[in-house]
Amino acid sequence: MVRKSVEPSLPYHHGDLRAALLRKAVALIRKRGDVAFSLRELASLTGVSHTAVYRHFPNRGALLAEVASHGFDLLAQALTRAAEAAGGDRASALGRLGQAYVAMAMKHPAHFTVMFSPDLHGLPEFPRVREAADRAFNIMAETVALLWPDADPQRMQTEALRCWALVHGLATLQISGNLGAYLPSVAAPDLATLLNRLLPLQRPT
Amino acid sequence: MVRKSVEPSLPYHHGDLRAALLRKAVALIRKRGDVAFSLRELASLTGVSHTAVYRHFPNRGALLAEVASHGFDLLAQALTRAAEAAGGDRASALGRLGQAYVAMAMKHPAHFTVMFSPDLHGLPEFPRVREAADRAFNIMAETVALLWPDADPQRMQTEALRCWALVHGLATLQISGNLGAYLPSVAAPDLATLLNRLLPLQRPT
DNA sequence: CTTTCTATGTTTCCAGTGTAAACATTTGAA
DNA sequence: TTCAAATGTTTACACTGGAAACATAGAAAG
Repeated sequence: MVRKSVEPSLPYHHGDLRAALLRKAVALIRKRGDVAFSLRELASLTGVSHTAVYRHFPNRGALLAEVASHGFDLLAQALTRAAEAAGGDRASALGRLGQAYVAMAMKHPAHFTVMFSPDLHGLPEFPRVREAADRAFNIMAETVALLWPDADPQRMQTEALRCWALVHGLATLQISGNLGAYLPSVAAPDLATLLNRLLPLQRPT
Repeated sequence: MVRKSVEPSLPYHHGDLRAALLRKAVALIRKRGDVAFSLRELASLTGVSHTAVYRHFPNRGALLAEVASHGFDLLAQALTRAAEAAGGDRASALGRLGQAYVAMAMKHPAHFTVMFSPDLHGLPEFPRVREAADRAFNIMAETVALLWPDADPQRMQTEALRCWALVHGLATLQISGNLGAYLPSVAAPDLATLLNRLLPLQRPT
């Protein structure tokens, strides 16, 4: 009486390996804190032979690139939502963008880590990553430009960059653990509170 | 006629391998842009068997930790000099600190890369790194505190952190290549000029 | 000057990694 | 039903970081 056992008895073709690998990879990065997991470990955890990965990604870098691209898409979404939420309210717009940025970094630390991992960037091999990154960053610049349409372009760019750099620095320091080491003297307020103190910056007139 | 040949004929004990390894490592990181060099490659380039490295560093991480510590020392020096140069001039102090920070990142990109490499941080295995980092970061905080001795501590810390995050974000974005990708529209002013536009930030009263 | 000890460097070895190539199986279309 | 494409597996290889045992140079002690 051979029947479908209670355990799905290890499907022959796994269903959706590609997505499963990406999920597991993100989970691994999140747990480890860095990007140094092995493909074999990933494959094993996913219950699959280690070279199976190559049916879905040409190499290790491509898998990471996929995570990074997805991360930038998440960032773009978050920034877009923040900009929309701000409506035309200039006073709060930069603050909302900044909070969205840092919130994304904290909600998806694995993605964020990969997004700015030096292993990946500058490589022309994965143009999709750079494109996704450009899309995300442009949202910040465009939002600033939309909010103060009559400020001159250079001033505009300066303000957008100031916001981006501050917020990126915060997120980076937080993720690398340096922020926590610096802040315990004040009982480490959460990042959102911190941002309320740090943002808004000087705003265009 | 066996004499000292023109080529130093490969000295038996190399003189100062430890320093040579560190130098080569920094050079490699600088050339590659990331930290992904192999010990064997490093050893080979230094003209030595690969396990010779282990006479001077217990493992690969320790070598990187050494580079990182040195980098933080360089940063501390640069910040100290900047603070001294500012004298008591509050208006320019933050700007000078910020410029020193970014200048250090650009003058020693390899060190900076390792200093904030996720491979290293958070690891308690190398307390020397964290100590050197704390020393460097405290200089920024102390300078701010010295310049405005009567501002309240939280405000003080906020300002120092604002400065640090902005400047660290800039340096990080620059090194990861994202700043260059974002700025070409304005013909990429050098970082010093950029900083003059971005700093000083809001200052304590 | 000899002996000996220690620091430094080499050889050899091992488990683990990313990836290529050949082979197997499942599935969907003809 | 047949067959080709998609998806997984096995096997193999060059390379990695590191342990262990061995070799040698130079300093210290006799």
